[in-house]
Amino acid sequence: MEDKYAPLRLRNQLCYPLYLCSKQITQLYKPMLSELNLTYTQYIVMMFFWEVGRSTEKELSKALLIDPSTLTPVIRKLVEKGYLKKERDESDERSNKIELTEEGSALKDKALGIPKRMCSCVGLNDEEMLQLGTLIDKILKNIEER
Amino acid sequence: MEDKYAPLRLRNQLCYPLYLCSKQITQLYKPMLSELNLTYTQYIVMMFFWEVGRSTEKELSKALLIDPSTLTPVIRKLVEKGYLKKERDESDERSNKIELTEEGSALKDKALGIPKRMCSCVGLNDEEMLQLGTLIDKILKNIEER
DNA sequence: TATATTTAATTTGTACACAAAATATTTGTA
DNA sequence: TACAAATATTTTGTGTACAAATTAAATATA
Repeated sequence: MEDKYAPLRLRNQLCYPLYLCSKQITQLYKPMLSELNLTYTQYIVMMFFWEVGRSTEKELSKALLIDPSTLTPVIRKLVEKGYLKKERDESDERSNKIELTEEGSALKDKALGIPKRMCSCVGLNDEEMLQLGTLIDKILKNIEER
Repeated sequence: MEDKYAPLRLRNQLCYPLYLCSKQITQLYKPMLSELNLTYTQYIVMMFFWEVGRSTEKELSKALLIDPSTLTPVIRKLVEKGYLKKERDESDERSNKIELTEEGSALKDKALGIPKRMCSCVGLNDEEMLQLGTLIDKILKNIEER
């Protein structure tokens, strides 16, 4: 006797575990990031600036796939914390130039240990990490191409 | 020449793709779920009730790992929409009995096509889905055991 | 060159998401 | 049986997250 509702069961779907996993990982970061006075989203934004140095909100939004209207208050917080500075672009007064402050730049060294600590919490070996990365990238690519 | 900052690069980490993937999938659900007048979180809650019929907020919170203070307004919305009903438990006046309404129950059939449509958007084959499920479960288990 | 269109950022509104505090009820204990 | 501790839920506060509307500036076009 088939159960036509089987596909609707939570344990038969991937979306929920995936969503849960992302939430739980964010929770794991909390104590580590509070040492740096950052939230998870703020940490993501800081990692972007540690890589590229300076940017506009538009570029940032495009790179991270975070909505501009989400970024505005995140950037404001990071400016208030003294990690970023923001000024009008003189050549195009619509956009802002955002860049690291001295303090924001220095934070990079304090963050250095976090990725490894996170990996050990997640508890996958190198091969599994690679496998997961491949699958996630595949999904992201498929979604992007729609 | 080694770059000691390499682990901090966004593309060298899994947490961000995972977070992105979860967000993008939620976005994919939006048009499908708006046909049912549900948000993603509301859909998760409805799936729980389609499986178990009735529950308390505490049980729901424990099963879905969503904070009770998040659930309170979600439940309220679903009651307002006429999909759930909520009443005091007479044997323990602290807790509520929450259950499907006729309408909420009927919604299950309308939702029946969603999992398959989602799978096709995500675009993984059966083996890849299985692999991903295994990896996610492993992470969730590792995090839980900490 | 005046005006329409586009663009970058912000604001407003709705909906999670969780921590911490508050409320109301029940259970454990002196 | 009073009173402390525990429990279920709700409220408050902060921080995402995105859609839609708004603002201000730049660009395109008649």
